[in-house]
Amino acid sequence: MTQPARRRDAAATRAAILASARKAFARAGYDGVGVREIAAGAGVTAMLVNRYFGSKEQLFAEVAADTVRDAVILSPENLAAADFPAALARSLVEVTTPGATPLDGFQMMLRSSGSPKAVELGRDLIRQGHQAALVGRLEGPHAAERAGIFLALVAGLQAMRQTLELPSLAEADPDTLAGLLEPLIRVLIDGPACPPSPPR
Amino acid sequence: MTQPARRRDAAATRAAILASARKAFARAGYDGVGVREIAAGAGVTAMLVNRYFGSKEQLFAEVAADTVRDAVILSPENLAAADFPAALARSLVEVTTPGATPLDGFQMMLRSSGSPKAVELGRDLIRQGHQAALVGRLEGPHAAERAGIFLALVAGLQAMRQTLELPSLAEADPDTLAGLLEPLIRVLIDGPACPPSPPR
DNA sequence: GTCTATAGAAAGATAGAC
DNA sequence: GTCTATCTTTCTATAGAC
Repeated sequence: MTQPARRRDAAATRAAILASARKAFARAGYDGVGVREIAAGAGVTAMLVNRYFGSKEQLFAEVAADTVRDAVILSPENLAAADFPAALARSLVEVTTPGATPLDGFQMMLRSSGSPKAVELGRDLIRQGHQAALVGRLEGPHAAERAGIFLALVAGLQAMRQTLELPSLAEADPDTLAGLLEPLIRVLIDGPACPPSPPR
Repeated sequence: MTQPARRRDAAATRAAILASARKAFARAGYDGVGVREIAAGAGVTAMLVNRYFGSKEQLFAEVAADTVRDAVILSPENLAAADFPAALARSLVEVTTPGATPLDGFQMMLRSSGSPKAVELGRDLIRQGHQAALVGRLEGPHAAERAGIFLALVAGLQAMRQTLELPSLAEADPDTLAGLLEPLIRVLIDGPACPPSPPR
């Protein structure tokens, strides 16, 4: 008779470690959290983390890859929206709300930007993930640069609203922010021409 | 007869430590660099760092305050420029060039964003320094929010061009980037109205 | 004013029992 | 499959000599 497979479930343990690591890395960055702490958050010991993932670095890589897989701003819904810039502005404000967690991938990378290993990993993931998705949706010249600027805007808002919690942005009215961001994003997506929609 | 005051110059040693720390923190963030390394960069031992600054944390605070004092984007010249948005766009591209160091204050804060102490310090410095300077130059409603969004754009471009070195932005043509950023910044500074310059 | 030497804590990773 | 216990390294900070 083997174990009841409740306290000894490899898949569940692995998932618990991943979830705990994602939360911890997003909160404190790669250097700011120890393997012991991640393990405690998953209800296991530090040794199991290394047993399942080999090292802290490999664990970080696996978590980072997971976060890129589920995009929240450049989601399929938003990419197919009729008014693309408006959808982006709305999502951007929503997911960078202080205390919100859907954009924990960016949060994790920002807070880990002091670690060369984390940076190198993040560069490849963002380029092949988010940037490629956005470039495919853009028309006109300099698509790669414009996509990069949009990603910079996402990272910057994340940094100022959630990481640094600059009061003017962190405590701002969401509708006001979206209203200010929408024309910016529209220029970036559709080009700097005069808005073609209003009758005049 | 006292010492020739060459190998034993308190002010020079202090300045050397500050310079070394600024360089090191900007490169690797608060957690990514040790006191030993900073000391070695200044040609002294780790002990002197703590003797002069009390702790690594206080040293970081002093360096951070220094970086805010010399603003490079929101400089007096740019704040007085005839075409303010264009001046901002040009400066923004220039100081976020990969390898450039003038914006090392932002770089330092970004790379240290995993450390709660560094974040708290940076929030106050940026609000009382950069944001206050920009708000004083803005007209119209929501000045604080618009200033915050501009700072987010600065932080995001810094993050993507210098910290993460995303190829589409890091290797982009400076004039192209400035040309893409200028209309964005113009909307942010002057409002979303139709550009008044073209004859029709 | 600056050094060598070290204390004391915490990190990542591993050995071996059950 | 999971644990306790430990190895090794690295860190900040301090004590005391010169």
